[in-house]
Amino acid sequence: MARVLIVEDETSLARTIAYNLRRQGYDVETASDGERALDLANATRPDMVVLDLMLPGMDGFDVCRQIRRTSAVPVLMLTARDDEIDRVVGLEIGADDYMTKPFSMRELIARVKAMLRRRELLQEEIRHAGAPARDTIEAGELSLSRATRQVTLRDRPIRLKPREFDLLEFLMRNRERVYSAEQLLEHVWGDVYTRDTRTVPVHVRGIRRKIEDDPSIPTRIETVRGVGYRFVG
Amino acid sequence: MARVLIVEDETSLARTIAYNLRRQGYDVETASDGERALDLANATRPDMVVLDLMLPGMDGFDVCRQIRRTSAVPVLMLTARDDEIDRVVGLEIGADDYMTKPFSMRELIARVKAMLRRRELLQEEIRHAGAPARDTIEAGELSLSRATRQVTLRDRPIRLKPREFDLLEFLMRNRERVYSAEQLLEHVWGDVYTRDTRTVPVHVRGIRRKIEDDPSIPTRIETVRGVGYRFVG
DNA sequence: TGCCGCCTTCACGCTGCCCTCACGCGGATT
DNA sequence: AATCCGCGTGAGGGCAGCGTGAAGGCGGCA
Repeated sequence: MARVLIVEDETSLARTIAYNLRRQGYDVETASDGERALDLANATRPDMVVLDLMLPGMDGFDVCRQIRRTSAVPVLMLTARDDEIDRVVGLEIGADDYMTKPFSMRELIARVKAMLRRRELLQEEIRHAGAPARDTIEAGELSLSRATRQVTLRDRPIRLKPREFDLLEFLMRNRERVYSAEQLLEHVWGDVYTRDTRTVPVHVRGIRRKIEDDPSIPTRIETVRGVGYRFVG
Repeated sequence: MARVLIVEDETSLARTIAYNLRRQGYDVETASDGERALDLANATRPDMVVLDLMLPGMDGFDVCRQIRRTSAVPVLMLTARDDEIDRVVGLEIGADDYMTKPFSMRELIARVKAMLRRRELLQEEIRHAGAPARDTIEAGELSLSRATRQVTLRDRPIRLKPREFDLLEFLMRNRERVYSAEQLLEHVWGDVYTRDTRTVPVHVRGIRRKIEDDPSIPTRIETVRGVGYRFVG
């Protein structure tokens, strides 16, 4: 189960939080000042940090900044007043979420869970999307090489336009998975806003013309009606 | 549907934006200066704000700051020039996104949608942060994967229509529980009002035809007479 | 400067899906 | 036993979503 580091100088509050998170099955460490927090963060490499803004000595901002130097661990920041400046600065230096005291334990637990889950999903995505970034991807008679940017079908080279190559590479790297036009814009084009989703099928057609035996009956890039496209192989 | 507040002094632009957002089903209010904007923000509690930086009297920064005093509503800021300073300051005082004029209506709509959706996802996540939303769901000989949108029965792929897939996924994710047609409309269709509840059994039949050994004696999607349907497995 | 290739957008047509409606059966109710 | 009501079922109209051809714009290169 995930490890959570609590940095909070009010010991009774720290204990309450720790108790509640432990009941949820988390592994909890606590620190009551900035120095101990950084030591523990280094030693135990927690999966997330709950960090009070007001601390004796080094304040929460500094702790957050220091942690961020070596780690991308999610930070949930706690503060006493809903101070506008604090909020903005907190999020800017890399806190991922923010709660003002007083708060309910249920809400705290919900947010901790949400953050850990988000992180898990992200890792899952990275695992898939980055799938052992191998250079060449094979799929039956089709082969694609990232380094040479070459695609071959039955050992014969295929000429793809740049966008077509990127799109095909993404789909092949994540074979079987279905992606909507919007998701493809995001992952392949890197821009969801300024482009029309209808652009995607045009590029798909470009690829199909070249890699499908009968482009009107595609077998490699499949259309999933109402959802998007997927590479099968 | 969500409420959007537009703060823009060029009335023709304001009208254009309002028109386009209304067409998307949003509830739109407009204000042409800072004071009116703050009044409206307090009165109508919008779900997001589209805010021009250059305004007569109080400028956009001030408006944003004031709004932020009482609310965490997402703010999309508009500005005439792509001024780096403006951009940084804008995001610092709590604007959540940023667009420079001129922009396309499509882009504006896309950004508004994205911001509202992000907010919804966050709330949803916090609400039931317990369910790790696994990708594949197994139930005896039946298996369903969200990412690939594939369903297999005894390892043989089953072809479901989009709605059928969504409906089956929902029922499998909440197995044993009984849902009325109305509840299914709400959760799967996301719309209880404009649709006839008699639509549901039609889709259930579509699924049964494909996943039941004898569709006339369903064993996986069970009808609970007078109540609704449930998935057993 | 002119040419060329790529990207994107747009309009059009078709396919297949979704929803509705009407009918009939069978369990439930009295 | 008679009636009602809920649900299964078949069929069809409307329409959304996708494939496709074409054209404009932009940047690179000669």
